[in-house]
Amino acid sequence: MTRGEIPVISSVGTGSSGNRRPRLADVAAAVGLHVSTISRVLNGDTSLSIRPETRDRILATARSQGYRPNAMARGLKHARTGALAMVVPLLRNPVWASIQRGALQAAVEGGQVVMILDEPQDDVRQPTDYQYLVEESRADGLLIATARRVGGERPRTPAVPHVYLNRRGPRPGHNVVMDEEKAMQLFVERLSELGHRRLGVVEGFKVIDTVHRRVAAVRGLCSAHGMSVAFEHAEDTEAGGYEATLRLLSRRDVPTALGVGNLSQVFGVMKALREAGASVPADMSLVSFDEDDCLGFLEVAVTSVSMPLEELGGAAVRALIDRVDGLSGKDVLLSEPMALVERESIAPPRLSRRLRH
Amino acid sequence: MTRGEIPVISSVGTGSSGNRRPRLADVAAAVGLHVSTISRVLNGDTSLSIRPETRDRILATARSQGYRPNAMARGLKHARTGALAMVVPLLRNPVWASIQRGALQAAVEGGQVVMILDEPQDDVRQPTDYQYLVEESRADGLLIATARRVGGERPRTPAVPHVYLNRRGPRPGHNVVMDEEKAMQLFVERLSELGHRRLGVVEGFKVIDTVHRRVAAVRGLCSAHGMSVAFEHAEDTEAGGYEATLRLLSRRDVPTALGVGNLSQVFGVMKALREAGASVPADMSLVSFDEDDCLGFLEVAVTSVSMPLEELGGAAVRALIDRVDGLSGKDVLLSEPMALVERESIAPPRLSRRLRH
DNA sequence: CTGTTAGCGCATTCAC
DNA sequence: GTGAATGCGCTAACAG
Repeated sequence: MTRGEIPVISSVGTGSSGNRRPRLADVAAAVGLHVSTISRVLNGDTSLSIRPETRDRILATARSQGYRPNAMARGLKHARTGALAMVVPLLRNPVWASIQRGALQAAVEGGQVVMILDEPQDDVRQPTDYQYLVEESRADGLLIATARRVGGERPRTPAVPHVYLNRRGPRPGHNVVMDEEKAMQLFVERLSELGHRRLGVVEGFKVIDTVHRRVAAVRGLCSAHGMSVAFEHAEDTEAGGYEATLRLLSRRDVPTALGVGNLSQVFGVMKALREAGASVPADMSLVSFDEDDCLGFLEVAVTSVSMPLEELGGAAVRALIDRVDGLSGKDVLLSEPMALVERESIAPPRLSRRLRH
Repeated sequence: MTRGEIPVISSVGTGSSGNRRPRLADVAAAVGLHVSTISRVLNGDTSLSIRPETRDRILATARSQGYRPNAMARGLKHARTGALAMVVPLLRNPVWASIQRGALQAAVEGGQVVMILDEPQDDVRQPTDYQYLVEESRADGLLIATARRVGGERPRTPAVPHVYLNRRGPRPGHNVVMDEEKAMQLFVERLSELGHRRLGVVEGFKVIDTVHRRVAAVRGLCSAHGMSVAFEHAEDTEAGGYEATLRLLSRRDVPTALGVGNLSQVFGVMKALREAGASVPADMSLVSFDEDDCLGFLEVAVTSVSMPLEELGGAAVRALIDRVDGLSGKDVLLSEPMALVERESIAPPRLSRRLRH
């Protein structure tokens, strides 16, 4: 194995000579005090009484040497890494960017770093397959954001601190999710108001937890509002949305309004409608369950439900930090901020229009 | 501070009782041998002669105890963390998903983990602002993928192992980029073939390295092919693309074909063209420099240049691992695979069409 | 007010 | 064939 010796161009501020990173001992030697004193001063130990000038001298030389505490040594001592691992499905869907942003932000505030791992779509693993990261002391806990529930085997709870993010795991108290029910309510009630009676929903597969919850919510809401609803499940891709829409359009009772589970599918849905000669919103109203700026720039600007994505990421990190600290957590449900972003793609259905005129 | 004691539900395979993670010492105690022997066996030390049955006994008990080497302790010993830090602009642009995927894949193969950090768009930092991660021994090296070059101050090279990814840094030998020149060649030459003589390019701002290189390449190629070209720079957003297009359309010599720097801008460009009554490709040909599946599903399927994104991520990680190992690196230029994905959005310009008929 | 000591978990050099 | 000793860099309990 090669020596880890890197020829470092010593930059401004690196007072000490040599190319090794300064240790506590180097600072101690320079100041002429013991390592432990330096450690306590640098960590702001309040139970330590030290004369201000010494304190300042320590702080000054530490700074001038460019001293940085070694996270591994400190971690070894504390049995804490100061890092969290986040397992995400590396989808193209931009919602993950928002979730990651919220998570990273909260991590910084909690003094943690986040390492992100992707779960290849073609190799769905058990959440327990990632606990090695904690077992190897690479991370203190797991943020599990993989969308897909593994079918077949009974899901197992990781034996390490963890939080499920945007999906629910097998045990309560570990889940941070958004209020999909409320989101569906915004969708269904608005279309009900507009006079729609037959809804269609294009979604991913039911093994995905959010899909599961949305379907249940829409079903309940529709029956409460005297509406019928047809579901079509397909891949979270443009092609998936396209095919699902074709199936919906070939039904005897074609819906007058469509809800679409994610942004990629929206593109497929719109293509299918276009080809079928169904104009939006005259022949078909359309609502995306993913909000994205690009929706406002499409041929017909698409209405969407905006979800608290950054909040989700942030809340999950905070919940995980609590668990790592040994606190027993509660499930978190995020309802705010959530809104229907109304654009051009919804309108009363043809029939009720005619009746009005 | 709370104790790090987490009530662990001991799962199958965790032979040892108690809720602490097994150390080398635990395995040693169980087998009745010394820690150092266990260490050598587990690390496959070839210079060690040991009778196979003892070896097997060690391996078996280590497995049954669920032993995992502690990355911090090992790292402390080796002065290596086994982690790389990747700083990305957390843009919505899906190209980052591909780059991340390639990087994570290569990291796994190199026995490294990657932690991803985002650079907030509203707080552009120097690349040197991230070297604290290496200085604190949280990572062995830096993958710097921030798009924006900081204006004003002279850029400084981080004093730690690092690689610039999809942009060039101040020093040679640290850069892993894609062959933007070749990409531009695919664009310009195809349109030249089709008979276009006036190109327009909508791009991000020139402080972004890729933009800089693309502009230079297109300029050269156009003059070589006797074509004129107009550039418009704007934010990497839908609104940016929209406004840039309006400016291009208001010129006296409106281009007959447009190249667009990124996916978000494409949506804005298309909206502007739609509103101006310019049909694609009849009145205006269109090429995106970001490839994405959704382009094939738009009102007019958009032609694009497909770039080696995963390869970029992978190559960057490998280059960084080399640097961490003390090897002096070379700049890497990725040219393969690269292709023009032809869809419906390009055609001969109106004028040459008329001439043909 | 400051120094001493011990140990976190592991790998390695030397001794037996 | 195997064990003992040492130290990576840091913190914390205990002395003085």
